Formats: sequence, C-alpha cells, structure tokens
Amino acid sequence: MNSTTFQLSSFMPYRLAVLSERTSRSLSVVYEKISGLNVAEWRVLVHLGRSDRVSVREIHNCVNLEKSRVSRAVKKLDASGLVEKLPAEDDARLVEISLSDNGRAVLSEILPHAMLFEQNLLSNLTQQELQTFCDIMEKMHAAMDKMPNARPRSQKDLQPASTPATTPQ
Amino acid sequence: MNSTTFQLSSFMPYRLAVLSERTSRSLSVVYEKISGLNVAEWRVLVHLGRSDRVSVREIHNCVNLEKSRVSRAVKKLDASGLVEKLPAEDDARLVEISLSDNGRAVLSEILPHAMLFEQNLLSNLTQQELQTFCDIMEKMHAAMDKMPNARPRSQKDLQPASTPATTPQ
DNA sequence: CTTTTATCGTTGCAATTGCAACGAAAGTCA
DNA sequence: TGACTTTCGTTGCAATTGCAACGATAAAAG
Repeated sequence: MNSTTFQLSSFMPYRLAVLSERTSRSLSVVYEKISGLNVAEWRVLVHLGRSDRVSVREIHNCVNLEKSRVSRAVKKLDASGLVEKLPAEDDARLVEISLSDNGRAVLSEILPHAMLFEQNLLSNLTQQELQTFCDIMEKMHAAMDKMPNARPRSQKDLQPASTPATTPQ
Repeated sequence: MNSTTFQLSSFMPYRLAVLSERTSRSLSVVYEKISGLNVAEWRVLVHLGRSDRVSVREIHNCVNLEKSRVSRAVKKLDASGLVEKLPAEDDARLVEISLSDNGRAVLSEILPHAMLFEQNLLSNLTQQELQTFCDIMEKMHAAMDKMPNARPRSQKDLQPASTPATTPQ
C-alpha cells in the first residue's frame, strides 16, 4: 500500500479519536451548562463521589489525568467550594481531598444527565453488543500493554468494571 | 443510582477517551520520532496523500480538525517543504495545497509504521470482531446524530471506508 | 451597477495543556 | 545520626488550543 491508498477514515486510531472526541465534547456540553465544570473537574468530582480523603496522586492514577491537571482541577473545585482540601495527618506531603456537601449536590445534579447521555449513546446496542464492544476494547488495551513504547494504563482502568466480577472480594 | 455507586471506569465516554488517548499518544510517538510531525500535521499529510489541490476548508471537513489547526499545520508543513501552497486560480479566497515530493517521501516512510501499529493494535481481533466493532462505533455515531446538542460529524467520517461499498459509484 | 450576505484562510488572544523542575517531606541505608 | 533517594503536590514556562474577529474575496439580492 502506498500513500495514495491509505485511508484515514478507516484507520482505527483515527476512528477511535473521532468517536471519542465527539462523545466527550457532546457530554461536556451537558455538564458545562449545568455546573460550569470542565472534563478534568468532572472526572475528579466523580472519583470523589466514591472515595473519601484521597490524594492528588490517587486521583491521577484513577481518572487518567496528568497530575498537574488534577492539581489545578482540585484547586478550582476547592475555590468553588465543591471539595475540601486538608493536609494529611500522618504524611505532610499528601493532601486529603474530599467532596463537600455542595460538591455532592452538584454531582447528584449532573449524574442523571450523564447517565441519560450514555443511555442514549448506547440505545442502539444490545446487551450482547455492548459486552462484545467492551471485550474488544480490552483486547486493544492488551495489545498496547505488550508494546514497548506504549504508556501503561492507569490502575483503575485495568480492572474492568462493566463486567460483573466473577470472583467476589 | 446515587453519587457513591457511579463508576467512571465503566462509563462509556470515559472508556472511549482512555482508549483513544492511549492509542493516539502511542502512535504519535512513532511518527514524531521519525518525522517530527504532530497529530494535526500527520492527518493533513495523510489526506493530501489521496487528494491533490485541496483547500484548508476541505481538509478541515475531512480530518476532524478545527480549521485554525489545519491552517497552522499547513503553514508548518509548508515551511518544512512537505507541502506546496498556492493561491487558487479561479477563487482568490482559496488556497491549493498539495503534497511535495519531499512530503510524499516522508509520508511513505511513516505509513508502514502506522500500519504496523494498527496491525499490532488489532492483532488480537478476528475479522468478524473488527467488523462488529466498527458497526457498533457507527451505531454510537448514529445515536449522536439524533442528539440535538451533539456536533455533526465531518463529511468524510459519514462514509465508512472499512466496509466495502455495496453500491458502487 | 450597488449593497448586502456568505465564505475563505489567517491571526490575536486568552485559556489550557504537558513537561520539567522545584521545595517539602518521608523513606532508605550505612 | 546524616547523606541519598524517592515521593508528594505545586508551579513556571513554553507550546498548543479553541474561539472569535478580521480583511479579502465571491456570491446573492435589489
């Protein structure tokens, strides 16, 4: 294949980027209108909804954001009163970030819209198709795991959450 | 579902973003090392590999890049001697951008690596799985097409290239 | 024709970003 | 104990980005 036959529109990395950008952008319009949050702040807020007293590093490891981005998102959320930021007791290097009541209220307001968006996004798919799609995404990740130059995944993404765990713990 | 049970790692927009960013980043390392190109310049170059004498607007419509990004990418590619940029004959508003010999050589050098990357990325998939995956991506696009607030797709992406056309034209 | 409207590519500008470097704090090892 | 090393979160800085506005040109309307 030479340069005149290579199709960008059938190139998987490009197709993934197009779908992802369109999806993220469309979704971000939703929570930006409601709350003024951007993508980083949205991810941080969601993560805090499930975990209390976490560090910047922990968030960074879980929501696929550069740690400086997390730091700045937390700073802004703190200024807005959506999170509380305290120095950790036992380790003065760390900060303990947690959702404020106001933050939880905002999150509760956004979540239904986000879930509705996802529901609409997936409305044309059967449960079987959705499962297959997730399996294939996982296979692509596994392929990149083997590439020497590819970045490792963040820890949370290694544990697929869509498929019910077969080994309860 | 309240804020303590919502899982970011099983949220489809997030999963798409994670996979896409990882893929794009890993790939960009490849062609950045070889040629110094960034994502925008790579996309422009690929598009020019298939079409001659195109405008900024045409590229913008085909490769999912903001027109200012295309303009700047073309400017840089022009400065590097990889493309030629001439004022259009019949319409003085347009520019006619085409690949230079040097640009075609660079593209020919990158393409095998890009194709190898994709091959590795998809190496765990059967042909059937790949087809299913593309079909499902298309269904998600179709779902977003119906959303009032979602951005329309670019034209080129509306014509899936992976599946052979059943209606030749 | 003249006037208005639309489209072209570029650029100013502010905001965002990634990366590296930083000081502070904790861990490691002798 | 003291000297390195590592890890923490933040920030300086340069590069990138999206958006709007611009001048130039063409098309449409009158």
